[in-house]
Amino acid sequence: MDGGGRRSRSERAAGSRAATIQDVARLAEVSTATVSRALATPQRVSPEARARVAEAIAKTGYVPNTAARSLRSQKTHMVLVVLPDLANTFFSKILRGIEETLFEAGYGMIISDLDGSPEKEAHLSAFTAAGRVDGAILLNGHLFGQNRDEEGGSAPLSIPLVAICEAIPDARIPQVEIDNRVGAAGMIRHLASLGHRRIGYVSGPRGNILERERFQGYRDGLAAAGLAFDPDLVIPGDYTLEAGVAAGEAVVRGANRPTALFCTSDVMAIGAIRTLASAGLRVPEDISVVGFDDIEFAAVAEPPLTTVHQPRRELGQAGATALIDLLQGRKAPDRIRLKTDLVVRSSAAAPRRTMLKSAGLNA
Amino acid sequence: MDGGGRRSRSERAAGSRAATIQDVARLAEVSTATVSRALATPQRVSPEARARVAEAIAKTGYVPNTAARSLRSQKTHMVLVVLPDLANTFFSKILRGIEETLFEAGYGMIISDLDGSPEKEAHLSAFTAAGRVDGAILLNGHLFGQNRDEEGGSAPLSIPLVAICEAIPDARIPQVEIDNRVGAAGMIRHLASLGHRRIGYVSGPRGNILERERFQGYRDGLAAAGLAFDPDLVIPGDYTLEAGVAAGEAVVRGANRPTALFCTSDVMAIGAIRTLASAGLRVPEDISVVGFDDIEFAAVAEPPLTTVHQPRRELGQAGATALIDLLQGRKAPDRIRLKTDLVVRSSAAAPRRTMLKSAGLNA
DNA sequence: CTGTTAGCGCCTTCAC
DNA sequence: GTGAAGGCGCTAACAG
Repeated sequence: MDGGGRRSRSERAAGSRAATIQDVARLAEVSTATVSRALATPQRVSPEARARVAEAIAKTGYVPNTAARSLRSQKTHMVLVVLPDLANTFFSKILRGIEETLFEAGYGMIISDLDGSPEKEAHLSAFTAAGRVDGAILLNGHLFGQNRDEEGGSAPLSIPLVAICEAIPDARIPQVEIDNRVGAAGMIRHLASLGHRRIGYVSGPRGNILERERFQGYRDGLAAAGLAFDPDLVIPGDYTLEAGVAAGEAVVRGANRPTALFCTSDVMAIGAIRTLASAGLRVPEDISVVGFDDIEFAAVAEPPLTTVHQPRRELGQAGATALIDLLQGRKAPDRIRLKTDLVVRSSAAAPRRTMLKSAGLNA
Repeated sequence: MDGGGRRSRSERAAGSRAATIQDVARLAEVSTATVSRALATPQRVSPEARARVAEAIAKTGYVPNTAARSLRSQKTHMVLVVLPDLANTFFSKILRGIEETLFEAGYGMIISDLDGSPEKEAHLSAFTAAGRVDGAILLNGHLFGQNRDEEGGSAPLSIPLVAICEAIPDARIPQVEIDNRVGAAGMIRHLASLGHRRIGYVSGPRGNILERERFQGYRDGLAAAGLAFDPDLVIPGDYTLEAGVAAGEAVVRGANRPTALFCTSDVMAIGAIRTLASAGLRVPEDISVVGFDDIEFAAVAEPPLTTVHQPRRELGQAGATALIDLLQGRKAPDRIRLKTDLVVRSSAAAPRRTMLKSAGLNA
């Protein structure tokens, strides 16, 4: 043991094995406790010792081992991000906002794509229970792992959680979302100010919380513009391209055509525009079509889409910040509502005289 | 110590503290080693013991602690994924492929968005050195952390690595990429078979490896179709929308207009189409425009884009599989080249007579 | 087949 | 201000 002492001191620094706190301690000729303190609370270590430790660390390339540290401190400095579909481009920017905020605070991000698989969801509970993460950010609109209710009523997975995007109504955790209602209302007012009086609404999935809020906003906007709500102007949708195509067909076929169509997602707007175009209706000359979300492609669609911008990156940042607050023992706000922005591009314009007239006659 | 034995047995199962292997062992009346074995190598444990352990685990809700396990086994079952821009939708599907493959093999995925920050890159070296991950998948086109070269020449971060997408020429690690050259050549042959004889090429950034391969493919395709290479038909680009817009302008202004334009990215194709359209040139009636990548939006662009499909999900899967092979001591192939697919939609059509004629006259 | 023993690398009392 | 010692939870030797 003592015979190997001299050898190991130099070998370990240069060897392939990662340097440990022991290597540093030996090199600096202090105890491991001092090395540890030099790192965590430098002010409690004498300047000379501190310098020697610093030198030894530089020489060995020492980096504290995370597993050992976690085991001791019961903290992982890791955050789990749960989302329904990693391939959905809508989430990418949010993820980026989360990642950069987490990174700055010294946390790493573990991503899990739920992919609609309950098996995977079950696995996640185990994952968090195994102490792999300190907290989680949920983008999937519901909690997970609250189905473990064996005897003794073991605690229902009590790491800090934050929800982003889709609010989770009954959950008592911080939630970050956009103000869907105000955003939708703003768009309707914009359309009304352009002169539109018959504004169609293509909905999201029935019962969806986003849909409910946006629909409220639609009605708010109508009311604010002094326009009556007409149920015939509501076309059911579900945020998909296909729903947009179908909505376009409904408009083409329908009597009493609206002069503007508010699609509650950009992809529906794009689908609708394509259908309308193939039926010979030009956008926005013959009919205005607007969307919601401001996805990447909205700007380069043909025509460029007038839409409601969601601050996705900020959504991610706000969610991560809230979680970090929780993780570090601070209080996080219950609910953060981010403002949307109306983005005026060229898919909406003032209705033409004839359109107004015919609408007026028909109505 | 012994006095607390009885109490703790029941308390721990229901208490707020997570159950440990000790709790399970006590409950099952076996040693912790047996519990450990029952989990890792069930066949080496007697059926009765196994059953008792299983019961105890169910009762306590025991999940092995990851930090302790890592510390002991020197494995984290975590993989780091490094990418240049998380917000770029091109990567989302690749990530998904990676994630699902990793998940099935019992690995977690930690994502780091490099974001062009060298500071962050440096941090990543520390990250891997800290033993937080067993391996890494690089999507950013170069290695990182090989700048640590202090005295003694400490080993240059030797966890298993795999590169996806952009090959890293000098690195001796498994690489997964698509066959850019063959893909580009196939597109040119398609255009030629439609009757095009003047095919423009909008390039990627000078020096980029993808660009070099696609350009080779362009020339291969030309040669295969018996068409001469004309440097005047090459327009510099960099894969961005703006470059596409500029390319469109160049085409509009230029004499000797090509009848088809091969843009080496879909977003450039979309930018070009928009410019062409505002100049009154219809696609594909007046000029064909095709892309490369088959991004989400290619299918719903106006007109729907004929392009070269990259199997992004498979790219991710193949990369993850290669890394897992490495991690588990198997050999991984040095280089995997995935095939692309020609996706024929409607942005390319046969050139009109007049176009051919004028081209012929001008040439 | 099973239990005992000894750490993995770190942090944190507790003494000095 | 510093060192010695114990233990976080687990697994891998080694005995039986």
